[in-house]
Amino acid sequence: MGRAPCCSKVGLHRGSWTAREDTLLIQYIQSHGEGHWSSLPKKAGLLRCGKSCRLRWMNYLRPDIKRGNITPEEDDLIVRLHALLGNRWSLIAGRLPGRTDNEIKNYWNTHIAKRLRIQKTSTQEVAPKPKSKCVQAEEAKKSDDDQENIGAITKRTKLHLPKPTRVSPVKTPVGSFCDGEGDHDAEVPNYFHVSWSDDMKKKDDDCFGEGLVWGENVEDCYDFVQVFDPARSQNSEEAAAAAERVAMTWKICEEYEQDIKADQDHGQLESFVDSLLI
DNA sequence: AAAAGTCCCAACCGCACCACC
DNA sequence: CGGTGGTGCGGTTGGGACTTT
Repeated sequence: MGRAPCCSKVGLHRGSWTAREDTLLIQYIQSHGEGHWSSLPKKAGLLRCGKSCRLRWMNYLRPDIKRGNITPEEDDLIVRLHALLGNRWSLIAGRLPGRTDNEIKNYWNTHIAKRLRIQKTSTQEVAPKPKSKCVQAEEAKKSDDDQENIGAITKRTKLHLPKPTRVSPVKTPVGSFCDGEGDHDAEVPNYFHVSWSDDMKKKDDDCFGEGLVWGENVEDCYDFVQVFDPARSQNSEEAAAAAERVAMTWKICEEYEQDIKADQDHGQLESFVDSLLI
């Protein structure tokens, strides 16, 4: 079924990218922008398929990618968002500025999944580390979900949720979420053709200011609109559950934001103290 | 020092969805 | 309305790096 894999074309390079290939790709995208991946390799002088070029750019070469170790705060956020969203790595990545879905997926599979397996097999006698308010509330009513997620690690199930129609091909660059900056207007296209509920609209306005949307990815926004919009829900229970999940995700993101701010404040305090000591 | 085992992650693959004709 | 090409996503894998024996 389906067409042959694009990378099977004779003469195309596969495997690791060379520095020269990286340079060619970067130079081309810098001067022509992203998109049109299928024709990009030829125009850029690369013997790669478009898919490979896109992947290399998205996961490795983009200037806004944050490389390096996942911080404990990010780790915590990944775990909590995964409990809500499942293996929807692109959505989770959308909440972690500068991280790619591939990186988070790898991190989950190599670190967190292993850790959860160990936790699952070990006794629960070990005193748990202090948990945030949000986690406590979440765990109180989501123990069943946790079991499902642990199960999903060993039994890889493919999750295909229906996706709403895209209205804009433009995607915003990955940036900090909920940072209160007012200049997002210029970057954020008009994503929505559906209406927000009053609560969500208020939340949106509280966070970004009037007229700004929540989320850096089109799909991100759509997914949350979709699960929240009662008109799209099959029944009242589903709608209530969806609304509850959205609310929980908001709490998680807010806590994460507060953690970051606290760290920044702490850093500023430390630097201030250091300056006094010099 | 070297062979064997394990870990990690960049890259590939297959599939689904959308836009366009 | 169906076919086709483009794009994006999640699952999987190959091989280099690292650790253990």
